[in-house]
Amino acid sequence: MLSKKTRYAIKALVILGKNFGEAPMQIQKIASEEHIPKKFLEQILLDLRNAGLLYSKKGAGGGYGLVKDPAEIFVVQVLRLTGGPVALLPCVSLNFYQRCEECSNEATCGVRDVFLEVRNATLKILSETSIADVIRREGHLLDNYKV
Amino acid sequence: MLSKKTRYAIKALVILGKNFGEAPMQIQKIASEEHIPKKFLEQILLDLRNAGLLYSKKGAGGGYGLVKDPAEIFVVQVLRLTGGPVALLPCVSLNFYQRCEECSNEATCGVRDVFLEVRNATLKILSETSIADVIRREGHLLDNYKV
DNA sequence: AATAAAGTCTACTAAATCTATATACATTAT
DNA sequence: ATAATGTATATAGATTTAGTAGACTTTATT
Repeated sequence: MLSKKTRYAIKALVILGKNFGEAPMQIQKIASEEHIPKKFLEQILLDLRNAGLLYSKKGAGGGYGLVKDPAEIFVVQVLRLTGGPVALLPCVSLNFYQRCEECSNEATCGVRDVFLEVRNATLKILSETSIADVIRREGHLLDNYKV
Repeated sequence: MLSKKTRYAIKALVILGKNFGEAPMQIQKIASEEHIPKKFLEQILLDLRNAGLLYSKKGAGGGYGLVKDPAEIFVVQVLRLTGGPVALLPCVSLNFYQRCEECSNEATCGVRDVFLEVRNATLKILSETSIADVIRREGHLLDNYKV
């Protein structure tokens, strides 16, 4: 399961993606629109900013905005920045690799092999899906929902 | 990430799968071969037994064995029995569904839509892969490893 | 210059969950 | 009778997660 931190981060990027090109948006506004605790969101946005995904502006009229086009930010990046491993086993994680202590030979572990396949499938989707795609999907769902 | 409980459960089933058709195998043996803490493994095997996957035999010469052929036990079942959700978001989980409190409309949530796709991909693999397949994969890996 | 509106940074805490251990008990083979 | 095994429940320690608090910095506006 993704942590709430990761979930909130994705949702914040989506709302900032919709706002791309316009004036920066305040934490408070994002928090209330997406029902995210404000102080928690502050930390998350700070992380995303320090990672270079967001710019910020202090003082009155300040806020946050995307540095890049939402089409160039991929969901997998957000997972990784917020500490959410893509893999279901530490031994198949590219960015959070850890040996399974109980495993005697990783190279011949059948369990690992299965979860390597799972990771690849997941990774393919998440590394091909951008924030812009998420917004687009929302649009499609909304269309169908109305009908 | 899968919990250790889930990992240990899969590994135990794999070793019991290799032993299928023979005399029951002792907890102690499984624990030491797979480097799993014995008391922890006891609880896990008990769960798997109560779920109907294993039979047990008490007393001297007792132990655990698979009730069904390893080809009929699928990895996804083990995840579910040991509380490891397949989905990365509670709102796309089939067996551990929970609404995302922060979400105003699940039906039109783009984030959910992406992780629904991820879940389907994961589910496909895990529900098509049996314990027997895991054992088979191990064989293939071992062959390649030797070469 | 003063004030208010924003973001920044660090520390802390409460709750939940995970991992493991302990202990007493029940059953069965020899 | 005894030893070898599984059964069951409780508990403890460690870790992680989610959220809160508070003091600080920067900037726009008046």
